[in-house]
Amino acid sequence: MGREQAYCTVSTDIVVFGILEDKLKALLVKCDDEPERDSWALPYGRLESGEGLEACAYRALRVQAGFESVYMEQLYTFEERRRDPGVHGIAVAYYALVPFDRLGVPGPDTGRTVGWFGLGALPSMARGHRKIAEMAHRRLVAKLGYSTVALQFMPESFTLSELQNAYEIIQGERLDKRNFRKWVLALGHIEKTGDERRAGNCRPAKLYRSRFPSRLEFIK
Amino acid sequence: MGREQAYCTVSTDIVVFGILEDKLKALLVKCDDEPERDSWALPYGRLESGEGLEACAYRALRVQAGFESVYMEQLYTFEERRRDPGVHGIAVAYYALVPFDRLGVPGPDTGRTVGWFGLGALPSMARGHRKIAEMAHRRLVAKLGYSTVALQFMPESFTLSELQNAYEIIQGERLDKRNFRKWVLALGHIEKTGDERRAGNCRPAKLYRSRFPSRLEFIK
DNA sequence: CCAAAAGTGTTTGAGGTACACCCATGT
DNA sequence: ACATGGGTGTACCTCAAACACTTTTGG
Repeated sequence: MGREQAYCTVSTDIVVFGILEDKLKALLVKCDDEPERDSWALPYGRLESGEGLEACAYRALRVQAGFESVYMEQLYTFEERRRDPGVHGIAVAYYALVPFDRLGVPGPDTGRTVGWFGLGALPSMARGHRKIAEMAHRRLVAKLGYSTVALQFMPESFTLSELQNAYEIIQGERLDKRNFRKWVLALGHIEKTGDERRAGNCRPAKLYRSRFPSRLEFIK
Repeated sequence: MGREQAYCTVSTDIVVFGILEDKLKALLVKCDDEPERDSWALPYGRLESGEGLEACAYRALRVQAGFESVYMEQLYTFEERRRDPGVHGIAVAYYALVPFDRLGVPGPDTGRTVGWFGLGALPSMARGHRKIAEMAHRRLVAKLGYSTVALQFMPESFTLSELQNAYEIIQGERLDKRNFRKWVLALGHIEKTGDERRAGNCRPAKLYRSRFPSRLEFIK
């Protein structure tokens, strides 16, 4: 105990957020090895030698969740108390945001059993992953208020209604259409593409794109 | 390369902020072992077996910087590329805020050579510590805007002028006295102690205390 | 009575909030 | 012609910003 330097295993845990069925959800995978077989967990990857932390996180995202090149950001670093005392585990948590046009139904094509769970309805999860998911959720909600995170849920081009919808779902309250548009356009982070999208029996919607894709801007 | 799981050494690096001589400064220590002997670095601690991450950070703060029970928060986790490829180092960075009444001059009483450096005037530092200090600085400035961090620089009781001074120094601009007072009092995070402090040839200042000491509140 | 910091109100402008109707399209 | 979501303007209110003088103390 104490004195001698600890050697640790390091893993990255990813909270993958997506907007499905008008709900904010996180993607979980079924554990496939003991001792937690068949319980749900966040997608994760063990850090391999020579590998960078972020590379490890992106690998986990790709291999276990089936997503590539989506926005990802480091969340927090936790320690995992292991059965074997003296061998520490360090878990660096990230969260990732998947644009809604890339959420395949019934799910991404990995070899794993995956499921999307609403943030009010998370199942019990291995290794304290639930509190990680909840922390990521709080962070996401907070960031809505002072950054352009919400744009990361949008495809390359999107309508203002779709964007407003994302805001409403994430912060859980209805917004006034006119005020939302005035506000978001005044911010100057999005611009018209010039195209429109026809969808159903209604007037076509103008399309917008982010001016600074894959970059988070601070607002106000 | 790849495949086999990496074992890592873990350390915590602490960015200790203090307000001295009307400047925001960070405390650095002289490295006392090779190969970086005599270059400046952030206070840091190697994680020992059985030790928690935060405990490790507090130990580093106590042993190397000489401070205890100050506000500390995790900042970010970095990887340290080492000379020996295959042995990863993970550095979990924290930042700490020291109330101005506890900044002994000429410095805290540890066995180490320490120095306070203004954030515009950081020396070159070992192991990429400079970018860590700068990230901590950005985070601190950002948090001023949406939380009560500034209170962590205050002693148990303080005057409104002292608090205003901290804001001015951290965000580097003068504030209007009346507007500042209206704003900070309306937030409701501080309250009068009932006492005053006489200092020099001037009217005594009313003292205030934090309502939620050692807790960060979000504002607006 | 002078120096030094503490303390205190009012006016103005910007931006956020509330609110209801017409438009373009497909069926 | 009707159903569906897309799109637009105005009045009000709240809060942030600008701004100058009086008060209390010690020397």
